[in-house]
Amino acid sequence: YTIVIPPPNVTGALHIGHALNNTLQDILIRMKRMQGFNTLWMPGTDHAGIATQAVVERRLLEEEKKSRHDLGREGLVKRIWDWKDKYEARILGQLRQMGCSCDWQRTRFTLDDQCARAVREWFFRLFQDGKIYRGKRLVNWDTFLQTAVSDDEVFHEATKGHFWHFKYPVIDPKPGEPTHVTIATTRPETMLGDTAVAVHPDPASAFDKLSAELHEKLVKATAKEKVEIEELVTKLTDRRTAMQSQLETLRDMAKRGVLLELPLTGRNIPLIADEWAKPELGSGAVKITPAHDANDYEVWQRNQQIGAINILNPDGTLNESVPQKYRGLNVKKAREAVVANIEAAGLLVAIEDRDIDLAHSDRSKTPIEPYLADQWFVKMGNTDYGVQDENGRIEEIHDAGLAQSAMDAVTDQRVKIVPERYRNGYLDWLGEKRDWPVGRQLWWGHQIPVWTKKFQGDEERKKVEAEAYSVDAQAYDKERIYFYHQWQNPTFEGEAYLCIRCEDAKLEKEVESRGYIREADVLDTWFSSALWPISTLGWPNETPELKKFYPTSALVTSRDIITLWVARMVIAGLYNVGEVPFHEVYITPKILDSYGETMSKSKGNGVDPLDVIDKFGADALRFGLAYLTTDTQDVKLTVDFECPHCGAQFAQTKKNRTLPRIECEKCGQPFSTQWAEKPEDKALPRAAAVCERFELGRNFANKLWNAARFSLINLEVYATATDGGGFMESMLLLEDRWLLSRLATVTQQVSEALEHYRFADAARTLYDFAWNEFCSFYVEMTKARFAVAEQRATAQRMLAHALDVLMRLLHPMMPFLTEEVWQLLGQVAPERGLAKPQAACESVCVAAWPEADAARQDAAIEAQFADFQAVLGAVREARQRQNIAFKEELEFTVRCDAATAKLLEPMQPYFKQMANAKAAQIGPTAEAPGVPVSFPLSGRQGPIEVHVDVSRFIDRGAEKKRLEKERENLTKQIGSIEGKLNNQGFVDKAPAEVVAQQRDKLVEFRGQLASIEGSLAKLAG
RNA sequence: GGGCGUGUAGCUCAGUUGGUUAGAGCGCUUGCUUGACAUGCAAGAGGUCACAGAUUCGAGUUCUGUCACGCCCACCA
Repeated sequence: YTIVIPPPNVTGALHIGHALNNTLQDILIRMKRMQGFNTLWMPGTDHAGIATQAVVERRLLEEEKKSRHDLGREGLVKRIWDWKDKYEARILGQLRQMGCSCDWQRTRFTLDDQCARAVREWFFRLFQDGKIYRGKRLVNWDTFLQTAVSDDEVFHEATKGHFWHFKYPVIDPKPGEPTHVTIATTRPETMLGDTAVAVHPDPASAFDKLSAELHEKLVKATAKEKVEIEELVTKLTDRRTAMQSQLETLRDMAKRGVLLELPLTGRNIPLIADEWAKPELGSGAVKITPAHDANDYEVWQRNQQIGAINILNPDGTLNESVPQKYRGLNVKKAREAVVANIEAAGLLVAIEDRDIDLAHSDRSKTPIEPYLADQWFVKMGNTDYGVQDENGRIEEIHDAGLAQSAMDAVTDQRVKIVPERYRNGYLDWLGEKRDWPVGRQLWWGHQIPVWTKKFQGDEERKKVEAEAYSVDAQAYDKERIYFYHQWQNPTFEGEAYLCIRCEDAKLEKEVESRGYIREADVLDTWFSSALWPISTLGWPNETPELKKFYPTSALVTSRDIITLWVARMVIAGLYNVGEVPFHEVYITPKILDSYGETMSKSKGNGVDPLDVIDKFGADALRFGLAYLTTDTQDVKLTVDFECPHCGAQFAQTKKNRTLPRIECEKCGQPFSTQWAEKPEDKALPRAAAVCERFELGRNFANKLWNAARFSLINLEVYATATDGGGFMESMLLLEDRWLLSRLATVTQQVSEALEHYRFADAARTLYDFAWNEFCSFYVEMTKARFAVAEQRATAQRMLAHALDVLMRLLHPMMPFLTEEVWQLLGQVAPERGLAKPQAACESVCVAAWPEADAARQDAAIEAQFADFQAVLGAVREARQRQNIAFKEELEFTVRCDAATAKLLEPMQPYFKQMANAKAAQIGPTAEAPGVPVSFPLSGRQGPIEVHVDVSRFIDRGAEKKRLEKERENLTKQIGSIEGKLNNQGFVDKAPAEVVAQQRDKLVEFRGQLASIEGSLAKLAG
């Protein structure tokens, strides 16, 4: 049974979200280990390329006012390694303190040699396979980090902006034709890179299509929607009347090849016809900037002749392809200048205010500039190609592609996603089969193992190719080094690429001596993460680990990386090893802060698990987390700081939660937080994190500890089979059989819940059983039994057994407490079990997982015990209602059938023990005492009436009030049942047993009502 | 625009396939130094299960619609 840890990023310390994720993994691993599986929990961390470099660079700038260029590649990478060492140690320390039972000696890092070997191998195979290519693509350019970031690393934020309308003069318009074309933009500076203006090729049919769509909608629309749609129809018609002929004129001009003057640049650009121009929007004409807009890029792809002009430098300033006066300006300045100059030229038509959804880089938080750049891609879609066999025949190979392989794995359940609803997102994302841009212009990561050389002309191309094939001294070996090139017709301007499979300094030098230059870019972090399940097991070597532990069993992770990580692991596993990397994926809930925001390292709103452990203990943290892991419900955690000086608690706020030191709101003294870095801050006492949700776990741990302590004290005089106190089935009392029955059920429920990732169910079941049944009843009852010599041995053996099973069941969730109790229990009761005692093993973490003994499950016994609990409850309620102190002994009688009386009779000591009460009479003829407080109960065999003698204490008013309330309640119930039974439909159609149940209930309630009436009459009299 | 999720006690949340009087923890009220535990024990108050309709003998649970909130994806000259 294997789990690979989702390797935490070394960007920073772990927060509660990670604590949840890792606790759940540890629970699974510990249970499986106890079940006898050969378990492996593979630990490690992720270099998190862009995120880590961003963090280190930002600190460098803040603390030393230096940029990465001041340090150079080597210097910066050294700094990042220092950072990594520090945070990796901290992360692993956090995991250890949480009790994570990883195989620590196997700890890996996505940038270590073993992972690097795997990365290079996969890259080489893809390269060889034609799935890696280089292309000019529009990328999301982060001008701060000066790298491309993927769509997934971009977030959109609404900002207030403007919508500028410019007009471009038409060159040589015919009479009657417009002299200007109006366009609109939210990014005016990009006009410097315009290469065309587009209008729709067929406005009439575009309008037709739009109105057809609207009418189709109208048919299905609700009344409310109809009004809206009709409005739209009117608008569209109006617009068509006003615009169509004008747009058609423009279209005709485009077809004729009319040019426009692009203001400020001295360039002329064509007016073209392309469907991207929407006749229903704006002026119907749209400027085309292929190098800086994704849609315009597409237009360019369809209209190659217009070309593309990249106007930006990597740092976000304007480059030499714009007129002199704009060069070197940043986007903001350039925008102001362009708008001012357009206005001066009299070409500014209007400025509108507008909310703009602006793309920002997730890492640097700066606006993204769409930017045309060379990028490496992994092809995700299908490839078809021919392979020549030895006879020279060409065989067509169809390869469905990487994305399809990963989709199939989930569709046919080789990988099960739990909860299932997350399948859709996975399949939809892969279904797009978008190529994966894998290069990052960073210094922290796996450098792309490709060497490139430019060439020009066919002659040079041939030379380069020949040269490549002679690089390897032993002759060109496609298994060590792979070559491909691409060029542009008709100039043969192109690039040759060599990929080297393994790190090989000599070979690399050889390649470089021929004028090849190594790619500076590094690979996207997810490229190495995708290999995690196999690289950690030693792939590409065929290690014993890989054979034994792959495919892994379960992956426990967060929903926001299902696509980025999970899907790509499936791809990499299938591609490289031919098998899925894991059979099940469990998606955890998300931990939100008190504002409902997800915890994240970059926001700094994460709560350090160590601060929780400090206050409540690791077991409390773990149990609390398991307790709230329901069906992937997100969970809000409200967290307070606890002042280490005065103990005052106050809320973590957006302001204070990222500070290294805080002054207490009450006593004013400073304390440190997880963010403390400077020695003077670290020297301060640190605040604990207080959270109500973990109090439950802390209290539970305390309860268990005390129950164990009580048990241990009373087991010290342990009676083993050898000292005469041997276990005999016949010695078991009702409460023993009840406990064994419950224990069997609980064992079964907990095992099943954990098997199906229902962590909260398991935790709740254990909590309720341990607290409300084991402690509140069984342990309590042993007190009376230990006083009786002939019952002691059985009670002790039972108690040791129950504690033993409970500790084993709780161990995955609470490893610390259970281990401690296990050791102590081993001292007083080295042999455990009922009929056949056996020596306990030396640690609970390798003890056998309890098996549910179905033979012990007994509903009748449980019902009988419930009768006892009900009678006890009645006595206790009488005491409370009448406000009688515990030290005052009460007397009561129980009128019930003979069988129940036989059960209750032996319970006398417990009534004394647990309610300080004594049953004067039990049985069918039991009389109510002089001044009774009466409780009609529903027993298993029939009605049970409990009459508590309160003659010494009676508070008539209170009792009357209680009885009246009870009477009202019963009357309501009876009415409701009578209603049901008078309903012929119910009697006819409901299952017979449900009807019978209602009939029984009615009889019983009527009896109880009569009893209440009697008591009320007696009270009045 | 497409998809997913959520709305149950003052708060944070459970509630399996429809079937007794809808539960827990915290908070609140009352009473307890009962010999493992005041991080505890005992008792109690507190709910029109967002709203409307439908299906059904019967709906917190199924279906449709409405409202509110959250997340993901796409688009936005």
